[in-house]
Amino acid sequence: MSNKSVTLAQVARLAGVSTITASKVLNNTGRISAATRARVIQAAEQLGYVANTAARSLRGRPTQMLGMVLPELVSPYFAEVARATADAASLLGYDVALFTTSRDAKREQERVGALLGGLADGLIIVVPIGSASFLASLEKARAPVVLVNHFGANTHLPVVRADSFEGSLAAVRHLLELGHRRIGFVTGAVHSSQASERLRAYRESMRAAGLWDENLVRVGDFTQKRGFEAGLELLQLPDPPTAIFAASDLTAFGVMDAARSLGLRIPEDLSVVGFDDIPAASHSHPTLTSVAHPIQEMGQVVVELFLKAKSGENVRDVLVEFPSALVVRASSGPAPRR
Amino acid sequence: MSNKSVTLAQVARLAGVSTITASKVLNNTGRISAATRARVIQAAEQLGYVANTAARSLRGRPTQMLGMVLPELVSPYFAEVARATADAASLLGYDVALFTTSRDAKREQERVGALLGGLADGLIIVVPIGSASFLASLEKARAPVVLVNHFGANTHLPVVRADSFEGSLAAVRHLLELGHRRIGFVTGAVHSSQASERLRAYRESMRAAGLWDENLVRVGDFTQKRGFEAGLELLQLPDPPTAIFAASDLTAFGVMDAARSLGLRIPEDLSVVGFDDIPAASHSHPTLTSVAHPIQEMGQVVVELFLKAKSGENVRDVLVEFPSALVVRASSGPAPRR
DNA sequence: TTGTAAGCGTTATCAA
DNA sequence: TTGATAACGCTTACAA
Repeated sequence: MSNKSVTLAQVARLAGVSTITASKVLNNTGRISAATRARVIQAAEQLGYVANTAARSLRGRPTQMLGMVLPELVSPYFAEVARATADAASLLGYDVALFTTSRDAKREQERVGALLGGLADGLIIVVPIGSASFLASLEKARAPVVLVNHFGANTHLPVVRADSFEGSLAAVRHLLELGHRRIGFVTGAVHSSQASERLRAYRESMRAAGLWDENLVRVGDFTQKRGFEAGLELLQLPDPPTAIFAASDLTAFGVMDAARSLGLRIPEDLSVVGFDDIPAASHSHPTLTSVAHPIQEMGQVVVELFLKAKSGENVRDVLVEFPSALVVRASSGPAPRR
Repeated sequence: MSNKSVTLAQVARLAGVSTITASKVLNNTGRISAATRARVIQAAEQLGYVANTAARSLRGRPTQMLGMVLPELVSPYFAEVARATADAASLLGYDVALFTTSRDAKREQERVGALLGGLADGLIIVVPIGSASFLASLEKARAPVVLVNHFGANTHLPVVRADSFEGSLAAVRHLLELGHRRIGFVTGAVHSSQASERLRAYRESMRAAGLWDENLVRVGDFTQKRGFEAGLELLQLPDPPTAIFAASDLTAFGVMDAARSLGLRIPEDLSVVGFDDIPAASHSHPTLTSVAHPIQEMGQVVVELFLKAKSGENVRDVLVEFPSALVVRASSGPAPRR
């Protein structure tokens, strides 16, 4: 294990040619006679030659690798974002290297630095948490940087993000139209701007309808566990909600668990709406009404923006905002009669 | 965007010192006067200097990066494996770069090649699908390679894996002890060796108990969707099972959904046992009895093995096999009386 | 069709 | 305490 690696020079020597010739063969550049080509390829295979990416990169050659930095991968939402982007990149011949930061700004910065330091041709930061000045410093980075779901500090970097506000409005409207008057809400993590948008939409809708009641709001953290706890709290109120909107699907699942543990049927006794439309939302029982981000499309646009930037196109201040859309499934139904 | 990157030479020039001196300052090597040190650091910050990882790597310096190649990240099991390994690596100052292969052998090989080509100090392949000869070629790679959950072709590479057989035996035994006689099974994906082990344990247990019935086995694919379908099929048999063992937790959730859609209570009418013990297993309602792999420990051992190999220790043919253990929760209970 | 020379950005070795 | 030299593995000119 851990031997020295085979170099191009060794391959060339074995094939009886110069390094350059070997390089040309292996990269399909320049004119090479069939005989030498065959000899070089044979030598490379025999030695198990693998080009040194670091050397290539140093020489200015693209690595065909995109770096992607995201908070974590255990949330289905981020896992899906990673997959969608990797799929889109793959179609264009790029690999995506994933790094998680555990929502640690210092780690984010380190990883970004490493990636920008010659490893990747481009960088995608999902829910960046770095300071405005840090983001500003990335504007003159060696490789293009694209931000995903960035809502914080001003930046000139291109941003691809999905709305949380309109979709949340639609979710509450949906419940109102079903006749619900007591509608609970379980928030996302407090530091998240997306969570704030979802709460804001809920609050504004409820106020506009004259139904606002602070008691119906519980603080969550996007997890199923907290959803269960918050659900229990809400459902055990003297005047419990007939519908609950949760800031994430996992949270909604927790709420559904809580309802069932109290013997409530969904949607007959309680309507539940989630957010994210993760794959599990369409497989749960009952299937979950949820607000969806167009993650596939976002991934494609992210990769397209990277390509544009790479080819010199001006992407400064570009903001692509996707709508969120309510997907009505079986977990929401008419409000029960009193 | 996409400017030239700031080089060490530029930092040095601004600070009025040689590149070497600047390098020493930034790497904390050699003796440097406080004054120069301050000047260099100041210059580096002003310019937003980031060391070029490719150049460093080329010079023989470790990149402090481990490459990890895995089939996908959407399954909670793999997401957890990635997290556990990244956590363990992080403690030792390594970053983990994640690459997904979509179970495509060619992509696996490409990514492995790129990683080994100077980008990573080590390589971790989860559920490798490459041929025996491909794996053999990795034995003399530049950087240490560790295999995770490899059950296929013989190899001399170090392997860390978790048992599926004993844990599955325990799961079936648990159900038998609860008085169940009709115990259904939903398999994992057909190509998976882990899935085969789980099925084998089920079959052997049931045969030994004289309870084997081919009709009680349904083919699954580790997903919740297929679990739901298979669950419906089993529960609508003329003589339906009173317990179902599923080859994954997601599948088990699907089975639970199916049971509920038929008005069955869990565990009163149907006991359900899963496999993987993903985080959701302890948050579902009812909580899910499941067979657990010690993923955290596995991640630690993987990183330790890498370190050993890197430091020249012989890890040829090392095989660390972890036991699987049944975690009894609320989804399994006594068999209902006829 | 093939090879020579040069350099990408960094750091280890040695000398000043 | 500081700096000159060389080298890592590769590829883009250019020349033979």
